[in-house]
Amino acid sequence: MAKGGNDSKDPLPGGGWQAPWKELFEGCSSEALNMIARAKSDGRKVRAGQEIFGPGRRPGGVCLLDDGWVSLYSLLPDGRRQILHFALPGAVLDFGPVLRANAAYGAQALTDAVVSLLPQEALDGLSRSHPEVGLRLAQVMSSDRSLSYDHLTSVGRRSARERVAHLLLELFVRARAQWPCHRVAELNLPLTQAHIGEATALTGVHVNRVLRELRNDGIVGFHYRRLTILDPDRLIDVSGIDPQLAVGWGKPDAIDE
Amino acid sequence: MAKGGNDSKDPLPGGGWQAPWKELFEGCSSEALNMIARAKSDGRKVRAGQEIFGPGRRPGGVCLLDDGWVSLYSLLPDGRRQILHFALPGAVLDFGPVLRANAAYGAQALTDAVVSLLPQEALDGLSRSHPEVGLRLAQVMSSDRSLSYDHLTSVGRRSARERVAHLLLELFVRARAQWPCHRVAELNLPLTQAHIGEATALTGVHVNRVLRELRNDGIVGFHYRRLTILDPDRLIDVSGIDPQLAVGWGKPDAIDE
DNA sequence: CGACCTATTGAAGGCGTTCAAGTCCAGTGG
DNA sequence: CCACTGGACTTGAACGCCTTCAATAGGTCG
Repeated sequence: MAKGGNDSKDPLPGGGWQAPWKELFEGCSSEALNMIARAKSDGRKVRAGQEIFGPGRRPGGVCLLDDGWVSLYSLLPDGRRQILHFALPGAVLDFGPVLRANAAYGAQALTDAVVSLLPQEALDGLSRSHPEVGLRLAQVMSSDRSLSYDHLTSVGRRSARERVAHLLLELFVRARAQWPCHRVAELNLPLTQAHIGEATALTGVHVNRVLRELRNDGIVGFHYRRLTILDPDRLIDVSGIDPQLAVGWGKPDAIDE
Repeated sequence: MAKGGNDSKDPLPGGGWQAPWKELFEGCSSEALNMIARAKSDGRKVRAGQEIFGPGRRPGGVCLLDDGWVSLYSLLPDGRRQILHFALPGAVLDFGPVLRANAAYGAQALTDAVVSLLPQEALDGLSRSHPEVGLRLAQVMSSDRSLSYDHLTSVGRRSARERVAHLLLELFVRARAQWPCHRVAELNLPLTQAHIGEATALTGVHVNRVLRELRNDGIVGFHYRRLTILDPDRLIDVSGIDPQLAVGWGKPDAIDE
């Protein structure tokens, strides 16, 4: 298993590792899960930094992230780069059959990662015999859409300080939901400040300045890939999240217990 | 039928009007379409400017846009507003069952509009008897995700000039795909410059300046809700779209024939 | 004709960028 | 153990795109 967001990679003491794609298809019948297990390709191992698929090149089928961190990004002709999403295990990196192939994005591994492919035909057959699979995928895609809307709001309307705070909080909450064993307010993120800049549409230089401020203010620290939540309440405040909504977000009110 | 993006609202001379949600479920069996027609609520009429659902308030089920233009937007606690998407007839405004309710967005009618609701239970049953429906919805949600990624790239990395050009081109292409009867390089958009600003994360004032530039340069004009493509090739160029990708986008190379 | 929204244009200011030095840290090989 | 090396981080100063504030013109509908 690749180096994930936390230190002990094995939540289940018995060594049993819950395959992330089973969480993805949570709620589907065990028979369906078996069919998926048979239909999906064996995990392709990718080294940290490697490209999984390039902008424009679509793998044929549903591309699943089995392990590791991956960034989805888009590239403008002149080289400008925008990180669209930090994908965690269980994410759908690409959903093959696109209607009008408008946006073309690529996927790059941030850590050593494992990806697998569920071919188009397999998905069609699977969906016929187990209809809940298709609906579940629609839910997941809808959830991704919402998260993307959230990023768009951040990049469009929030200040640099708010953007960085918001991203760190989001990553913290998502990573903790993925690996719930750790309760401490610390986390290893496989990111550089430049990555944060590419995701928030800021320069690495400015991200650095903002991080210094946030650390000096005792809100959140990020030093050499280690994230530390110093003051959860003020972090939520700075992030510009409606406190009411923070609950649905998985408000980290118990992170330092 | 509400005032749409073009002047003659009735593409089919016989008066037959293809219900947009049938395009949404394109590829599904006619039996499935009949079931959908029965299950979905009668279209609720909404006046221009009215709110369809507010940020946070989710309608229970799949919310479909039957007619008119609608903007999806998010609202920050202090009132800052970001338009996330301009929805056209056939769009899924909201896909009820969300996993982790992260982003909360609202929907507001730009023109008089008609929306209907496909209740959760109906969707579950429908998906069981007609599995292609779930998969189709997953495709549509995935396509929405891609489009949102495209907007994120625009707001994050493109200059004001590029952003405005890109948005106008996108709206032109999407509207023309929706109402293919018109071949002229003109289109009525039910938008103000302030709307364009809220979508591109610019002030209305600056949008105005950019529009003047683009008009003076003979690239694209937008005056009192009427969009005119003056130079398609240079518009594509300014938009910062990879020309190769513009093809998949539905390159408007025949707009002035 | 008057009220109101939308569009237009100018001037000043700010947030983040760009450019350019540095410093810190981990890994490598002597 | 220590010098060497390269990537990531840090900090300062000047610049620029876009914002903000403010005032005017234009178009539409009662």
